Amino acid sequence: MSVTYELIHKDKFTGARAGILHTPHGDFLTPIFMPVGTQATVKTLSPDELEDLGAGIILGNTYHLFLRPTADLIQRAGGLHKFMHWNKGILTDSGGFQVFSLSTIRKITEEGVMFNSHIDGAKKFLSPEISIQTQFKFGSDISMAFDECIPYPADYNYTKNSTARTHRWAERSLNAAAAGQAVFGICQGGMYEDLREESSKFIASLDFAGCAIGGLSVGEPKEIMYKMLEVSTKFLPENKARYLMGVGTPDHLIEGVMRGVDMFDCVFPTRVARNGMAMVSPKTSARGRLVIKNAEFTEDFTPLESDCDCYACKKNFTRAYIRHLVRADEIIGLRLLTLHNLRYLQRFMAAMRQAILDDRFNEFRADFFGA
RNA sequence: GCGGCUCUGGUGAAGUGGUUAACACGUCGGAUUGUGGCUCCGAUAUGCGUGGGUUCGAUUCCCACGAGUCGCC
Repeated sequence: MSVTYELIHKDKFTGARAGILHTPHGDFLTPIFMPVGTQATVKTLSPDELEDLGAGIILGNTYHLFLRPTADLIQRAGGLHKFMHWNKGILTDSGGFQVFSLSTIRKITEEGVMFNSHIDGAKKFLSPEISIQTQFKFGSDISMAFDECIPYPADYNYTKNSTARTHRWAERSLNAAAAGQAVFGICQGGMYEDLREESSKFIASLDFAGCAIGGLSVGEPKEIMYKMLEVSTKFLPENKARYLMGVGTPDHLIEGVMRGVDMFDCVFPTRVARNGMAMVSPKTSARGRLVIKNAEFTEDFTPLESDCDCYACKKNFTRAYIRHLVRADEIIGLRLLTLHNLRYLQRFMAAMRQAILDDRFNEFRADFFGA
């Protein structure tokens, strides 16, 4: 198997795990946060900047790249790594999520999903086989199985049927994989404990390189999400990486890690950066965020965070300056916030890992939540 | 000097003799979780150039004054 997980240490008092993910493009310390680079770029940043801030694996998107510039073109370019000039890890989402979130018109059948491109409306088709083959053409280090991300709320029968189909698609995804292609399976089950358990057990039983937990953080109350997360991780194998898809915010990352999750991805840090928000520690701001456009920063000539080593803070770009840039719609403002937010999460993940190694994850968590 | 026209929030502007003066931008807040640099949601004129008058009631009608603008001498 080209991608493997090595468990280094498990926190003595929680389910938190510190490990190493081995991939064709390097070994990466877990728990890890993967910045999202949907269209073969983490918006606003160059690969060098990404590497400098400590990113190890980034997430690319089958749906978007499949439509434009197409998998064949990327293959002719020499693969996604070469095409976008990124030599570290790339995990690609299967496209299942976007078929449901971006396309207004689609039809699900046992075979796959017929949908209209959000770019030009053209009729397109994605199936487990097509998705896996597409990800192979990209040369992704980790390919994701094709699944349906069930919306919230969803009734029991719909959830049960959809999850069962996702399971059949999981087997087909695995069967479609080329030799050496690492594929992660995805658990679903909606917000029903029995279906979550069943899905988790099923995905765990297949020969995937890792297991993902999907369908969470889709609008449900956090108590429900944490409960589902617990049920899902409980039945996943210890010797494979667990990946919680689409999460998240610092509080969710902590809760995920505590329940034994190793990998995360989320648009949050990069998207909110482009909307003028800086993620900061609760010590810097009780809310854990600075809405940099707010008037309170008009004449604030301090950096976003005094103890941050990101490019923006290290060079002492001030809050007042970044506020001005964002208000004036200047690109560098988005870039500085993106650099900061991603660096913030890198340091955050590293701090969690150290806490696990020291068997003091509970203290880390309590400290974060201000207990 | 004479004549015409116009004066509504930070800005551009709708509008009506009768409860809360459209809308847009800006400003001030908020949202954002397997990415549309997209977007969405709140708040924001106790007052309609100033002073009188008519009227049960005037931002709306009338008069005077002021300011701006155009034209003529």
